[in-house]
Amino acid sequence: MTEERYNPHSIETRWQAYWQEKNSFSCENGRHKPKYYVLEMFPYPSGKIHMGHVRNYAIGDVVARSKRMQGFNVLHPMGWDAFGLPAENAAIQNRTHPSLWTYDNIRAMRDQLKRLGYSYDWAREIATCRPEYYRWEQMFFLRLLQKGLAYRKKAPQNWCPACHTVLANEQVVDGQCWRCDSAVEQKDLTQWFLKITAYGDELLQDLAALEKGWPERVIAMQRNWIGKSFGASVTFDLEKPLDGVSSIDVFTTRPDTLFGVTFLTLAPEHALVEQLIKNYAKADEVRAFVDRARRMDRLDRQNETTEKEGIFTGAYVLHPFTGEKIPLWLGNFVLADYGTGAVMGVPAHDQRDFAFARKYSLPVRVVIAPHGEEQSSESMTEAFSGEGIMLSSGQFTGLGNEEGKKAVAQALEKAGKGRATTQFRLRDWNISRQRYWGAPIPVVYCEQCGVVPEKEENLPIVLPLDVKIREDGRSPLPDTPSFVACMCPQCGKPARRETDTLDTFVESSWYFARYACARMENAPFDADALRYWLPVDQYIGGVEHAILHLLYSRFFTKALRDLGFFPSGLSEPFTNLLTQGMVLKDGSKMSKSKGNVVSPADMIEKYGADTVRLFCLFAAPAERDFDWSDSGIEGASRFIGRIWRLFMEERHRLKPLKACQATADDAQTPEARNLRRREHRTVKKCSADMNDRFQFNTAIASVMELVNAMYLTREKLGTEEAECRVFSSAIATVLTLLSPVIPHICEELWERLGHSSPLAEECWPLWDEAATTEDMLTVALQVNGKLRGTVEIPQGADSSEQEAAALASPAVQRHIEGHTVHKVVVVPGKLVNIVAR
RNA sequence: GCGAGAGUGGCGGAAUUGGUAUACGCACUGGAUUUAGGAUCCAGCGCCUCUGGCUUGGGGGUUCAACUCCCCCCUCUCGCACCA
Repeated sequence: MTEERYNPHSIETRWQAYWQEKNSFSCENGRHKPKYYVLEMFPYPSGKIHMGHVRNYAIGDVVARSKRMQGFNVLHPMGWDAFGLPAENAAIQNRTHPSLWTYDNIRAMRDQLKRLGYSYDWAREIATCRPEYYRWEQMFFLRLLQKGLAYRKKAPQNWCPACHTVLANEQVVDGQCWRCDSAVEQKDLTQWFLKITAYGDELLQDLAALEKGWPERVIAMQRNWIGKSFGASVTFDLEKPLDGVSSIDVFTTRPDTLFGVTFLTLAPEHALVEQLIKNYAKADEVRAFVDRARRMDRLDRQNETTEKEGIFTGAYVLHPFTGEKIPLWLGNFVLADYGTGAVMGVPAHDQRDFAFARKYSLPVRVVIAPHGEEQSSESMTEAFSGEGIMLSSGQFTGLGNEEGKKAVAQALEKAGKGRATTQFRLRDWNISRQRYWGAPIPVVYCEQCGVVPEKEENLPIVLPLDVKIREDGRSPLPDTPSFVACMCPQCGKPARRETDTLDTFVESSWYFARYACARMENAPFDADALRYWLPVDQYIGGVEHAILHLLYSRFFTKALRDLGFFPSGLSEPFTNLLTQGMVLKDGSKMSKSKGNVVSPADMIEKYGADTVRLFCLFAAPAERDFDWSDSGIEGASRFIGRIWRLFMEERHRLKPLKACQATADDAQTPEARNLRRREHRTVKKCSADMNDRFQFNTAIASVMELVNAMYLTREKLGTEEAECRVFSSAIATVLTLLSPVIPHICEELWERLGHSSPLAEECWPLWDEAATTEDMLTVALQVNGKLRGTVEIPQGADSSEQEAAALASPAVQRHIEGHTVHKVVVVPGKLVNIVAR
């Protein structure tokens, strides 16, 4: 007998065409069903889908499809994070235009996504490089500017020489550019910033609300990044006041050690340095020191092992309580942009200060004693930073140091010399980029009016496409007169347009909201659509965005809420976050240079999309990394073949039943009863794993077990109508449960089973608890905790019957012979443990 | 150093509330079918000194019972790290 062979390509293209034609996955804003918004991080249109995308989107698609079957109105959109540097580099290399390159890539990648059968609502597709998208971002910028949440300042910035642009702090990884790994330099530049620090407290506090839905480590990383510290600011008066400046403020987390201060250290970049040293005999030496520190590589300078170096400025400050003269130093380890750029030096209780003091022979003064034992400042070999009792601290002597922190802060405040305060590690977000392929920042520079925001009615400020791409990689915008030359929106005279563009992370900070009303023309959002769809119920993506994108999006959500664009109760964009693991090959990340790239297109060609999806989901739990295995995907392919053959070989007895439609009456014979029981058990297990726990690997394994059982049962099962119904119902269950994972073959076989409406529109099956119970239960028998055998007891036997059956078992008898039974533990239906000595 | 996660067969991994450790898959072995097969179906498959004993990184503890709970230690992965 020749069976029709499984041909994934014809099946898959057929159903993909069907979905497209019927608009199967478009969704309406509305309230007739509970909503569910599942979103995967949108890709950068590099031109090719890689295995990481396939896995990410396969996970999202299973969630989307299974939630639809569970009766939710599911929003599952896709789009393109389309601005960014690679387009410019590729344009230079391939002598094309970033715009052409980007749109070509989008077309190619959209085709590949469609070839994988993902259930997106393509009508909501967005591309961030389109003016219809970024015009709203320009509007947000203007509103943020109005509110003081966007501002311009000159400061040392992270500069990537290879990318010819600045980077935000979050985009510098180990002193290197996050994108190209070049060493980042420091450059003084005037740049646009978003005041993310204004939301520091809220960003930190609201992490608590995410604890249920986000991975702990992502929350920990964000908490770490925000880095709130509690302490005090302390004002030290200058011994000799400067023009208009009579004191220097420091921030400390240890106000309790204030009496141990023996020096103050300023960052070499501190604004007062030049004034302080003006009349100092060794001013030139200090200037040379400052020069050296500033030139030093950021990575080296921030390295903990780098030698701490400093130099005396010749100036002194006065202790706020004792009035003692304290020398003012500069130190290469002091950060200019944290706190006030000045720290108090307490060598006895801070390891850094200790090393510094020893190096430059500065005094060490012990003011905290660990539980009464005194330490001598001469013999100390390292700082003591633990808890203790304050000593030599004036009125505070004798206090516990925790208590002392509060007391000192209060006394400082009373004396007008400081107060309790907090500091954040988080810095404001530099959003200026000296690049072409991005959204223009909508401001102009006017000789008369200065920095002038564009008028909202002039938006969008369209990025000109007719520019000459420069070979050296620099932005062509400053050399494009038609763009630069403009009218001042305020006075109407000729002015110069800002040529920096927005960091592309700005686009991805709000795209999830735009999907709710992607085609809206006269406003960024439809308030009703946002209220209905947001927040995103399930967000899925790589953990590499734990800080960058996820922090920026959280910030934007709060800022847009306060600007009135987002619903007032909406503070967090993503309720649940799944960070999927990487797809590796031979133990390491796939990369062209290692030559270990597995191409999704090749795999689809060889096995079909269903097999590729199945393997990505079955190989490992979603959040874990997994190693691509050639024999692994063979196994996935084999399983799909097994379903196909089972169906084809048994089709003569298949009836158009739905999942779990065979009744208890249909299951008369022991084999039929058994198969129906396994069917219902599978539905129970698979539902929990796929829908509630997102454990797709075990969900799939449970269906594999059912398929294996069907292979073994089919010979024993007769051809009576009732038995055929039981078998058909089980087949329908297999197809229904797997349809979110391998939708094409399931739709195909569903149709061949005789159904006229698609499987995607079916409800998720419900199991009958009564059908899952066994007639006979296998009870484990233990003697002193060791397994000695099993015994079968009828379902519903009570504890004493179970105990009796256990004691009567020969296996148990053999082991308790000659011993006294002390205790019998009975776990009903599961186990009997006999304690005998 | 700080924070988070992980450690189970030859391999990827199961075990949801403390109750038969190793589900499912891969690899391997054998059988059936076949002209043949790298296709398919069936079976076997933790380790050992094998009528028994041992086994979830190591060591202790709680318990009738521990992969699971508690304490100590080891190893690996990721993130942060001169933030005063």
